[in-house]
Amino acid sequence: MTKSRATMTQVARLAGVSIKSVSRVINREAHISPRLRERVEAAIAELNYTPDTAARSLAGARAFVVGVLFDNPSPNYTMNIVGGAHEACSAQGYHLRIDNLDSTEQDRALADQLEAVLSHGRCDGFVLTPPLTDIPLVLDTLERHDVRFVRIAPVLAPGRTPTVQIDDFAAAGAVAQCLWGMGHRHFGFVGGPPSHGAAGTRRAGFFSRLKALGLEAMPSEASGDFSFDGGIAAGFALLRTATPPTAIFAANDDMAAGVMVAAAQCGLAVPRDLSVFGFDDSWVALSVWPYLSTVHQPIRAMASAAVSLLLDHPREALALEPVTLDWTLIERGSHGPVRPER
Amino acid sequence: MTKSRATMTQVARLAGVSIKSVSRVINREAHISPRLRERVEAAIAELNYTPDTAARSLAGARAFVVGVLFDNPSPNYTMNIVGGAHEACSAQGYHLRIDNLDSTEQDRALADQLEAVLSHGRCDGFVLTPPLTDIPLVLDTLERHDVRFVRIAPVLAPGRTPTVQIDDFAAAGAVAQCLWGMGHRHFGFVGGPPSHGAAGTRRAGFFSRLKALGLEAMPSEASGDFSFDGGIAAGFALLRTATPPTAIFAANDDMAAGVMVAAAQCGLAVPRDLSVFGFDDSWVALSVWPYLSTVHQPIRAMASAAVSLLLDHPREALALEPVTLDWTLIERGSHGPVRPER
DNA sequence: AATTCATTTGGCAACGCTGTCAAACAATGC
DNA sequence: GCATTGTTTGACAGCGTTGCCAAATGAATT
Repeated sequence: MTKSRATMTQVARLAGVSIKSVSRVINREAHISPRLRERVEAAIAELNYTPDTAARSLAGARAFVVGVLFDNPSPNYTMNIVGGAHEACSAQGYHLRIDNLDSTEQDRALADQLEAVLSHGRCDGFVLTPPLTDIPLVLDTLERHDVRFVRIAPVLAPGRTPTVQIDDFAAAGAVAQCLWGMGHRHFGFVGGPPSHGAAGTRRAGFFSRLKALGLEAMPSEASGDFSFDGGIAAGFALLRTATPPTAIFAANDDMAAGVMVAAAQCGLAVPRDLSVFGFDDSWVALSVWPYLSTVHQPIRAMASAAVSLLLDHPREALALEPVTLDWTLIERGSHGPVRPER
Repeated sequence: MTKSRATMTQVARLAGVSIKSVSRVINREAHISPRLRERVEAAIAELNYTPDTAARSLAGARAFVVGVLFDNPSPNYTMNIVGGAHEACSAQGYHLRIDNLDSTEQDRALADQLEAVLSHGRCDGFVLTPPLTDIPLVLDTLERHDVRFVRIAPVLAPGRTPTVQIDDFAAAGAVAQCLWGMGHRHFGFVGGPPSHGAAGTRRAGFFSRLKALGLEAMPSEASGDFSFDGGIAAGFALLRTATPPTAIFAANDDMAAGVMVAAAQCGLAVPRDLSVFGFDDSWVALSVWPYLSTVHQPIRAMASAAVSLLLDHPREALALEPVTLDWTLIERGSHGPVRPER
């Protein structure tokens, strides 16, 4: 980028105003006459001027950097978060920083990792993704350093910090409803690791709705650790019983894909012999056959909203009321009506 | 990050030297006495000083930003690229910029997208990923703007720019060798879109080795567009013939996963009735059952190397000799010895 | 008409660092 | 011993922007 870029001084000269006024227009400050604004905007357009981030950051209080902190093994999830956050950032001329923490570390080590992140460079705020959102040590450390942050889909201490989420409880309820409506009465549930709180919420929503619908024998359960492998194992555990379920709901798509493998191994055809539902609508949902029925979580939009929350509000005015985005039930090929009892 | 960070002036005062000397130590400039360096480094450590990127960028020629340009539908691939590039960047205190182009656009529109990217902010260089690496317009535009860039796995005009790659030809040959050694004599190949040049190289390497091994009837072929869907369709095309192949090599993992679906639909068990090989060792390779045999491409390392190439060499000294990283044949469960002819 | 107050604009000193140039110092050759 | 060269250090002026304060302008009140 050798090509010399226009500077504020040049814009000011062309518009016949002071550079301070140009600055005001750019920052949308109050008390600018329409006439001045027009002149400046014309000059900006003519010179194709873009403010220099480095200079803005040096002179002002903002760093023009927001960070995403994650510790999520799924590249699909992470990529969507990064993509969404990046979109929101670059729309406002901010840089995105990515930091991978290892939450399985000891407390002490985790704290050190965080300190390292914080001392690495200035940052206007962070976006936290699960399971980091629910680790008290992380929240405490961030708050102690007086750092702004938004949590995505936290379970712990809702209302403690600004939050972006979906209604996992209701979404899981919708899955139960859908399956129930197709005649299923024998259910299985594959849960996630305890560290991932949302898995618990999804379980609660699923069970609660089934109960409300009048189900007596609660679903059999197996834990799958949110992984494909875990899903296979959980699938076997659920399927190799005297009265196997006719429908299995897994708390994420990877495990649901694993359940489908287990079903195939057991000689069960999906969806004829077994209905499978996932959660997330991640990449893997379209990499299995039949395509996985699942709950679409607008992950990109959530990350984007989290960044906007950080950027659009003055330092103190971060709303604590959670921003709740919509989920969608995606009915693809992995579920269907229950077969008549043989 | 309200906590006030140490500045160069403070370090200089503590070490009893001028700020310029501190600057010299930080930038590893020549002509610094060991004594001075030690004193400064001690002071830096004591104050936990980190140079301010914004100030460095404003004062100096570097922007401390490198960009990744991509247009790749696979989040796995992209995430690895971004991860690797980010790693290399943050190790040197650089920011990473991500820009998604749409290479299916008209030339004019593509050029506009590029111009927008270039005028968006200063940048010390770009990393290009396929298929952008092989679009002459992109290369021309970047060169015309006098922008440094490194291409990852290009096919077009090797040697024109700095490049990081693997030896696709040899890797595909190794797949052929492996399959041949297990007794296979009837092969199928699933190719990628013409825009993705590496698919062609993989095909050439596969065919060439088979020929060298003495195969007479060249493999049947089908095109799969690098997608799961395309792989399913190609799998059917290959399998539903009078003399179906006993081994299929797909130019990427997504298509290979699709081939496995087609095989299952045709009542063929993998690897008993059909051996399947993929390429990339992406996330999907471990999301199918049996796990996919494939060629591991060190994508993170490649991106990381690309950034290092950009950062470690002075403006003019980018080596044009391609950096070639190692691939690995990953033999998992989707291939095996051919069944005796029935 | 004079006074007060709010609105709109400008001047200028930072912000933390690097580039340029020059000064101080040490080593070498005659 | 003095000029010459090379090495090591420091002084200082920006880089492009924002924050603070003051000045100019206009409107409203007495």
